[in-house]
Amino acid sequence: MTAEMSQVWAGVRDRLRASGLRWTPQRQLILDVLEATDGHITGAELVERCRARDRDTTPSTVYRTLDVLEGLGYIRHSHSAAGRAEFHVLPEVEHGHLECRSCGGVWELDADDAAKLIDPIQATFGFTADVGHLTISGRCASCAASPSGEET
Amino acid sequence: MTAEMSQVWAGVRDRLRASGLRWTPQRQLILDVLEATDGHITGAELVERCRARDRDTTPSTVYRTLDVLEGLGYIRHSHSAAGRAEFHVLPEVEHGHLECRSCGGVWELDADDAAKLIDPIQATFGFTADVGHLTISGRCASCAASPSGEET
DNA sequence: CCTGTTATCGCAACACGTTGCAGGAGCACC
DNA sequence: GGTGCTCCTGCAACGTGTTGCGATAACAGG
Repeated sequence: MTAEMSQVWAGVRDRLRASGLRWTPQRQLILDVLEATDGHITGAELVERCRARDRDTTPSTVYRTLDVLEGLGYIRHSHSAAGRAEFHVLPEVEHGHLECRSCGGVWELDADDAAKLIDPIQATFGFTADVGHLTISGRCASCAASPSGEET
Repeated sequence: MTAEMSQVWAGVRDRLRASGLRWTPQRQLILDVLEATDGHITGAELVERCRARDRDTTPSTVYRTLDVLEGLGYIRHSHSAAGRAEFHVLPEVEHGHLECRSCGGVWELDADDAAKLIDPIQATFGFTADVGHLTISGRCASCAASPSGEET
């Protein structure tokens, strides 16, 4: 649709071919759907939206394409508090996620905030945390303030 | 078997009954198996070990019992880097986990280390992280030092 | 020990991914 | 526009959990 957004993905086809990989209608569809997201989507949602446009979409093709795109750096995935795969489109900066177990809200941790997290781990354990794959579960300020756990 | 360890679980039966819940052979078996672990076990492993002792064990019973035990505070669960459920038995202190994506090793983050992580988040976002549910993926010191990613 | 209540069990079906395989399609080269 | 290599697709089966439902069994009370 919007020419600007499409250009973001314009390089994908050539990058695939340059790697000896192929540009297929299925991959085009998946990219179209990813392009139309707000930057976050679960695997199941993505499959569902592709099927809405093409009934013949199969999950294995979608998930395998996601693997390829992640290998090229176009997307990243992490796991929600419930353990489900969540894909992050075009992560301009590596960022982690905070997920509230009461209201289900999600906040992004930018690079600066993330550094505050991973630096102590690096210093203590020599362990380099993979921020892009990180989802921290807990309770947000609003939910913590309300006694029952109901919020939003 | 060992009397000391069994005593750790001795209260479970009474706690269940006090809550209007029931003590069944299936739950006893699951507790026996949990007791024999080193404190960490995945859902699939637990089902498998129960089936090794009783072929009639069904997954739904195991997972539902795990929910009950978690509600009583006897176990906690988090998700591995691959998104699989991992159960932590009798967490005397809340602790998080570091998981190396190269060698698969897991390290525990004790309460002090965890505090270094969650305090900045609390201060910045008012978000109370759930340390017991946290697994951070990344690369350990040994694997980071080896160029290829092979280690251990 | 009997009885009634109801938590729990086992089954079957579903949800979310992953993997092996054989045939079809993309692409580079001529 | 052919040709051939091989990546990719779609299918089917599997792995890991989760959920609805009818039947069973635990347990409190008489």
